[in-house]
Amino acid sequence: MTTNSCLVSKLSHYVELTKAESDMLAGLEETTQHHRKRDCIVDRGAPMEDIFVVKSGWLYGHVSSPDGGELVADIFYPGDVVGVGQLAFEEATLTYTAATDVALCPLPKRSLGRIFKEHPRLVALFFAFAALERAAMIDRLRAATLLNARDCVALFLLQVHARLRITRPRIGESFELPLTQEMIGGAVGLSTVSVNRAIRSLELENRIRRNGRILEFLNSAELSKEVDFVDRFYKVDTSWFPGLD
Amino acid sequence: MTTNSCLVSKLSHYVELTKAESDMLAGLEETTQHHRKRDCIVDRGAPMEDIFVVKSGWLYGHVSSPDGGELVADIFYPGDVVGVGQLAFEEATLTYTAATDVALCPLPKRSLGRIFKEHPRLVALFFAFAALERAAMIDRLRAATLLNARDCVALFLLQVHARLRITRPRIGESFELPLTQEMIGGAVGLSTVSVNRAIRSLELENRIRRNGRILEFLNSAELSKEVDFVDRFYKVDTSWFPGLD
DNA sequence: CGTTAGGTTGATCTCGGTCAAATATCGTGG
DNA sequence: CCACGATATTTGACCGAGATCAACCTAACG
Repeated sequence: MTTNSCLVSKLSHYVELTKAESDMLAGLEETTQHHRKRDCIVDRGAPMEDIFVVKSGWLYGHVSSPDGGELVADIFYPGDVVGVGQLAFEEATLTYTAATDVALCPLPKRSLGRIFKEHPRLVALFFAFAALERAAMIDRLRAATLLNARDCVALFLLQVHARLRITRPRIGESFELPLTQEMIGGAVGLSTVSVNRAIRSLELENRIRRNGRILEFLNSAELSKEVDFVDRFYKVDTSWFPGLD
Repeated sequence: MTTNSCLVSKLSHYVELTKAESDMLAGLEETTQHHRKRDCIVDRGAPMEDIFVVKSGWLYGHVSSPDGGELVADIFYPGDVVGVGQLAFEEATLTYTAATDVALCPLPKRSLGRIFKEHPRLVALFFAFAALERAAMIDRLRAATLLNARDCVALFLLQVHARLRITRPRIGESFELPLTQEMIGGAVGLSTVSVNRAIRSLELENRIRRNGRILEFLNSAELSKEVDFVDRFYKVDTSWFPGLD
């Protein structure tokens, strides 16, 4: 079965979906809203009644401290579901902003109850995603506290690449990175200056090559070893999932 | 209904449990295993076939880098479920160690499938917990990258206090903190020396008082404001949860 | 083409890391 | 119950990675 839904292709990477499941998922992407690069999609503190399936483009969730600093808490790629991390809250704890032009399919929180009852296996899969993201976040925390600037940025780039590979298995060693060095700094906890120096030094050491926004790893295996990168996203343990009735 | 299960009292803080739900939960705590302080409970890389309900005591999950640094990824308190963050993995990504003597109730991963099918409302609640923990982790990331040592440690202490309050609503302003300054450092990304200086300076500024392992906040409202602390754990949005049949 | 967001590089300074040594507390066996 | 060794806390001195400030360069886009 062919599909043009990034969500379906992401999930299919991990489990073989039943017809009922894919029909339900397809239904989630009925309406689409578009946002231009730099648009704010949800403001921190605003009631968050929907979650969103990302159809195309990148967006990110962030908080800015009163004293100028900005933290990029997460980055979303096509096929991701934005707002799962907000389910426990009535009001958004993060501001969501488009990093590129994006197309999103909104989906009311209220409609999730039915999914929880009728599609326990998909819920288990989303549960597993939460665990994956948690592990990736621990890796980031490790990077921020234990690694030097160069390794920290290198790890970040490897993580982005790994995320993209889920929905684009044939991505190879290069990809377009539409993030400014300021956003990267916000994500890893470094100033733009340090991010820039880290990137330049990765270039000098022939670990990466850049061409406009295209970034290419020249020796990702070696780099991964240097910074203890583990791809958390490639596989999930589905052995405990509920069966299909 | 009275219970001596920390898990049941934690969950009851958020939703009113049905008889079927509490019976099921009580069943999870049938067998208990005990570990002494400092014992390793699960080793990183070991197959993780169970998750654990914490009956009493504290434990923590951590990774140590080859270069000596140690990251404390999470801390578990009575009523918590250890290993939910490992569900996506066949092998543990963290080492779990007892911070005090602990009593744990193991529960095979394989038995979760049934719960996902039969208790969607509890699954939704655990989903919401995952979101809460995620938010708390973002706060930690913010602390590690944007705050100075004093504020970072202060935020950590406030977070621990907030977690304990869930199962002990009448905890007041003081609590026992059985963590060494080294563990605190591992959790917030500081050296023991800096943790110590931060704690001492909070003491000098009359923000906290210590007596052995007992820690007391002298002005938690003011301190919370200083470090932008938000208690993520007190309330969850249950509006979207599936109904009871 | 001109405006502006973003990238690059140098100089300086600061916070927290590291090393080291003293003190206090815990826990265990005699 | 005490004494001793192991663990944990506290404090000082020094040092370095990365923040900050500032200037300049480049490229995208109307």
